Amino acid sequence: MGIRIKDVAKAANVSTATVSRAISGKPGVGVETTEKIKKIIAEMGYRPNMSARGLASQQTHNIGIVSPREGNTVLGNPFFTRIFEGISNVLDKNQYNMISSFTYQHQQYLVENHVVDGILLFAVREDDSLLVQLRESRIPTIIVGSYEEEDFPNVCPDDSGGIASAVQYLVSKGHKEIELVNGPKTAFKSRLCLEGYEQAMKAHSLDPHSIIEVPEYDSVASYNHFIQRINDASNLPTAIVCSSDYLAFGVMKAANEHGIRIPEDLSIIGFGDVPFSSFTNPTLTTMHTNLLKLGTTSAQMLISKINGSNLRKKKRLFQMDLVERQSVKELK
Amino acid sequence: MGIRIKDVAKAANVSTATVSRAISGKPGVGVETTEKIKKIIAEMGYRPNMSARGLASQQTHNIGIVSPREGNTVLGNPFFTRIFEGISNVLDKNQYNMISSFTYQHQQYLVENHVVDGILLFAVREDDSLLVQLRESRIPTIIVGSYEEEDFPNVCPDDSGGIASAVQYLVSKGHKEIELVNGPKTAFKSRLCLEGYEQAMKAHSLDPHSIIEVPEYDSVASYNHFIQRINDASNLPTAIVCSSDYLAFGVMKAANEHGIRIPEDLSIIGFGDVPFSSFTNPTLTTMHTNLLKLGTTSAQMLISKINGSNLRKKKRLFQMDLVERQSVKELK
DNA sequence: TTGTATGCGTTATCAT
DNA sequence: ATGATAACGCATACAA
Repeated sequence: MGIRIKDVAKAANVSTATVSRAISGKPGVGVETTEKIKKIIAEMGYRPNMSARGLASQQTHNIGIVSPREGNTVLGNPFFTRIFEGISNVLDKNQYNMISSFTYQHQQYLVENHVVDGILLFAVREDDSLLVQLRESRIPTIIVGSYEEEDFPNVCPDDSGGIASAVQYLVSKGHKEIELVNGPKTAFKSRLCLEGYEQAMKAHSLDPHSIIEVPEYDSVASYNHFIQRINDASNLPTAIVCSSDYLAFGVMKAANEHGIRIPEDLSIIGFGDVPFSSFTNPTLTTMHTNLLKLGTTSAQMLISKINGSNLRKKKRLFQMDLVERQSVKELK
Repeated sequence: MGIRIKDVAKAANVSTATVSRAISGKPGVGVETTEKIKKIIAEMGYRPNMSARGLASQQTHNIGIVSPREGNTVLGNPFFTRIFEGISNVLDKNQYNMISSFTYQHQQYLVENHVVDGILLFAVREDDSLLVQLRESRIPTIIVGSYEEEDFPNVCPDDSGGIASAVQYLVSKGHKEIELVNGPKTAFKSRLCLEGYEQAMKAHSLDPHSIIEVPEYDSVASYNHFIQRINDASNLPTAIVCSSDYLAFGVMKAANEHGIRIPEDLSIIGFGDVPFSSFTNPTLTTMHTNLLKLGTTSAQMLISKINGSNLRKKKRLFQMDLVERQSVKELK
């Protein structure tokens, strides 16, 4: 095929060992020699074969970015893609490739073959079979996003605290009837959000309102469920907390179509601060966290783990902060 | 380290060659033997080493998904991520990994090493240095998304035709003053959209209005530019065509803040049919194309090219269709 | 249908 | 500082 390290060595009148050392920057090779070799590499257009390198060094230099959820649930969601950005940055610095895996089929392939050095697992739910396979395997894994167990290191937003802050804010604006629009209970995130909601309500001596459980973190589903909510009962609350901006978008659309004005008739607060939140009408008040940092942190943790570190902190929680916009009205 | 093909062979009382054949499903292995081997593999938890396999077979089984744009420009954009879904599906079926590359640094690494068998190049612009590197390299490459040159196979939406259809639709609704909000001219897409706009206007004997060139395909930039447009001159057109839904979102927000009602005072039509288009207020009329199919097509083309096929069709154009929603009003 | 032996391109060990 | 050479784990051409 192409041109090998052997060819470079021959052209430079040195051994393959020297070339290898020069490339990897390992000590034990003269400055002059190094320069000569680099020059020849450029001239000949030599491109190291990563398979061979991987075989010899017993590393793949690949990190798996995997989510058992449907591709679009993750890929189409700025919440995750923003995290990916952070990950991408530290992976690059450490010479790792990012292998995306969003289908069941590929994930099986990943678990059944030596193709990655470690895995960053996203949007996992407790009934995901991949979770048990990963536990059995010896593949270093970090779970990114809401998680409750202690078996894997985990970095995630403080869902519970975030929702509590949202409720707290609503209360400070005079609201007492506060309802939660949540995702499916199978998601760790939903359970944590529910927890935060209930605790916060209790802390303010308020009765938890009915909770709407949308089967997916999706605007369309949320829209449908909220329309049903409007039709089923007329006693709407004065405010709604959503465990995701996407859920909020659906609620806003449903409300709008039924002549329910936001925030005049109904206050609403989102969760996640997706870019689009500033482009709804009215703009959406929501909870924000540093996703980029969350991404870099998780990647760094994984790399540490791959390198044998024992990760003193198994869990990293990212605080959520309020972003005040137009969707919440002060109750007189 | 782990357990190798040799160990499996020993346990099964066969040769490594037989095990190898059994795994890859190559002909020449008895049914019984195959079953025995598969069982032992499962029992022992043997995981083939992909580096070794790649080295021996001279393939990496990796496909690079690369874009010279900032990570979020691509990742945060449903337009691209929807395409990724399609790609992901056919890559899986063909046992390929998807390596994402959204930073300059990693792309250099990709070009300077044998790490992928082929590349799917996104959102490229003519001044991207990667383009010339790729031309010099022998890496099979397909360009996905708007492109004008003939040097690489290319699959993309029919930007020019799409914009023309949008203008045509506006005209059919009685509009004569139609303005284009476009992306930066450095993007192939913008140039094609401009082309479609000018042709369509001419075809209807209409004067091309002033064109707003937003320096990035971004809602915030679009918002800022349209506010300036409103302040600079008072003669707003009756309708606006945007070359991206995101651009449209910015325009809608700016209009809304200035008391310009959509569609009563100003009709607007987007481009791309991003999921969020159905959640704006009013919902956005826009141009749609089958992104999933676009993705599968490009992946299939790349695989064909990798396998030595000579791709009879160098260019694949995807038709764009109108999705009628609420942002365009009929002029009496 | 199955086994033997060699090569894939690098890294790493041990010399020098 | 540099060289010779043995792994690394698998696929495959050739034999049997």
